[in-house]
Amino acid sequence: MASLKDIANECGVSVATVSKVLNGHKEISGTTAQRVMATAKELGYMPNSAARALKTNRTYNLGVLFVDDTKSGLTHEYFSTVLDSFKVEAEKNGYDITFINHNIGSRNATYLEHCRYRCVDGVMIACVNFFDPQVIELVHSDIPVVTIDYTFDNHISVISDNVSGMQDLVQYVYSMGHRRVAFIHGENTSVTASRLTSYYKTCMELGISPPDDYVQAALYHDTRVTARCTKALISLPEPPTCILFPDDYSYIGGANVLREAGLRVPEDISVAGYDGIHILQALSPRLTTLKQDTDSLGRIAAQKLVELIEYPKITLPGTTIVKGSLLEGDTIMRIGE
Amino acid sequence: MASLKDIANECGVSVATVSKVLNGHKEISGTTAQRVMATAKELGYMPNSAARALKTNRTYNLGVLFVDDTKSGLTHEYFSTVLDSFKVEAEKNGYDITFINHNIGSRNATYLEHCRYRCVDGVMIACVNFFDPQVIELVHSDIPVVTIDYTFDNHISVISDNVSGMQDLVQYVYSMGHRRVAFIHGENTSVTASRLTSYYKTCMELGISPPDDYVQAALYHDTRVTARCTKALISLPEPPTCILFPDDYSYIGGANVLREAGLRVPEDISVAGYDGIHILQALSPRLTTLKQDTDSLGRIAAQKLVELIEYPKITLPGTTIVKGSLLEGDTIMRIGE
DNA sequence: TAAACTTGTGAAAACGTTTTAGAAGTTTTT
DNA sequence: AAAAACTTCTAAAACGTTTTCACAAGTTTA
Repeated sequence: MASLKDIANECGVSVATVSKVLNGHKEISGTTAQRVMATAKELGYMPNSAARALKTNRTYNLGVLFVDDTKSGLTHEYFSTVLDSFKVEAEKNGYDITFINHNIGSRNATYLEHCRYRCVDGVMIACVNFFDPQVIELVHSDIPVVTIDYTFDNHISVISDNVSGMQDLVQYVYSMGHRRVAFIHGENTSVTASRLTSYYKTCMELGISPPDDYVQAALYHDTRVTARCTKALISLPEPPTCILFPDDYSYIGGANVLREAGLRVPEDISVAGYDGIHILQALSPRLTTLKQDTDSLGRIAAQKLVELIEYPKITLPGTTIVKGSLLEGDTIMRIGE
Repeated sequence: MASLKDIANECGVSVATVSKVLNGHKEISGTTAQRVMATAKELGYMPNSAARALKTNRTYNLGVLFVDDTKSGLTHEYFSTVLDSFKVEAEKNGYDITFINHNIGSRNATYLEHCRYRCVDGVMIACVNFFDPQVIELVHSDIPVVTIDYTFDNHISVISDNVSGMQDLVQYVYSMGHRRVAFIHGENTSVTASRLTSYYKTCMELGISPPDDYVQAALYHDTRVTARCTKALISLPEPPTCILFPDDYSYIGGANVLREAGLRVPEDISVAGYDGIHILQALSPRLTTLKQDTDSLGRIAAQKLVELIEYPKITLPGTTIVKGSLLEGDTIMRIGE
């Protein structure tokens, strides 16, 4: 690989001159600059990112921290689409991305250590256990961090608007005439808390008060538990006319139960999901759901992180809330008087 | 960040000594080694990968090249699961992964240039257009490369066994009594070629010869075109009793058509997919499909790449063929005399 | 007792950059 | 004509490692 020195020799100038030309410093004469650029091209010069990083302490590498035990977020459509748009935006800004884990060579390392080892300029954190001490340590280090779907005080985060999302969903099913609206929710996270609170609040505002057994605790992305909850709901003396599922995927578990029970969707029972994943919009009847704007989530996270890295002094901590949008499918039946 | 020099000063030894201790060279006395290790830990020493890379020309970074226009392979379940297992295995071996694209800073670069810039030790290539000149350039460079689902002569590749996969599928539906087996295939790639050839060959061996209009050209992952093909098939004077779809996802397009036509699966018509993606195993009726072993594909690709990097002299080019497995779901009806 | 190893250590060079301070030459100002 | 200011360039240091070679001291062999 051709280096600055090779170009310098070839052109009969110093390494410093070549460096300056290639970095666009204005103090080198036009003729020299021309000559240097030409030889650089001729020699197929590529800067060496390691050398540059060593000198400047900037790698133009962003760390991405996803869960890394068992199955990673990669296999989860919501997160993989967020990651995808994060990647696109990061690359547009000249940054590459590297996954953070806890291996350095054969040795075990904390996330923070791994970030330091790789000298990442910043880290995006999503889809992890935000109470993990290693995550907390990383967040409170001097490395620029942006989190998705969780906010650390005095830091930058991007979160999907679960409050308005749930509100839209409940208001919509209400407007379709539903008064007995059940909610199967996911595991105990801040996301779930937002949705659950919003569900209760919106119901109250609309003057309906769901009985306790209309609210069932399940897990995200788990068809089995959701199936069980669905069964419980339809066996109630006064079953709901509409069920809101933890997410689109787990709805599949419920759908099977409904079919087995001889209940048609939406004629006999209405349902809605959450996420807006692709395949359920292809499947008929098209699932009514709240599509999270994964595209914006990833893109904004990347923008914020780059901003924080490049203008640390003038970047304020804060949370960007990204609204989702209601996808009106065919699974909510209009009912009522 | 503490450096070797800090440790050296603290211990009153030279930088060289510290380096040797930390790299486990045997020539340093036990007592010194102990002391150095203790101070290293105390100071929270982390090696600097950039400095190390600069000196050794090894980054312990693997490039991953996925399609990077519009939507990346990240959002495609088959590839994202392959990537996931690749990542896990790479990390187990002490390598991190970095996505290859064609940006270097704000400048446009070829894939090869990007790899050189980042000094990756090797590259895994999957889910790209293998006829892209930039991909070919990269493959034929001096950078170690492993490809997935495509073989370059005299290089290392890992491919899913589409021949035996298709054979298993056809033999299975035959054994269930089907003689009129249609095949909707994906776009023109080497994967499709294998499956198509295997379909014809297996049919012939079983003594059935599908008429031309039983073979329909569609696209992978596209429900619309698949829907059209499905419609065509069921409108034939003598429609098939079983349809093999390009992949599980595109089957959804067909499923909708079948339902609208009043055909029940599997009572009125049998179907099978390809891939074994998660959600279709949750949905009832469970789709009969050929599950590709994405776990092995990614893992073996990582192993081979690491081997090629670490033992270039004794690593032979060649192709590893990874068999899939038939997932017997509920969408193939037993028929016949 | 000298010669030949061993063992533990360090000095120094090298990897490819960026950057600072300043030299040399040229132009402008006084 | 001298001083000041600008332009163009370079030498050298630095970033944090790894590695080669040499040296000293101790140990064995002849």
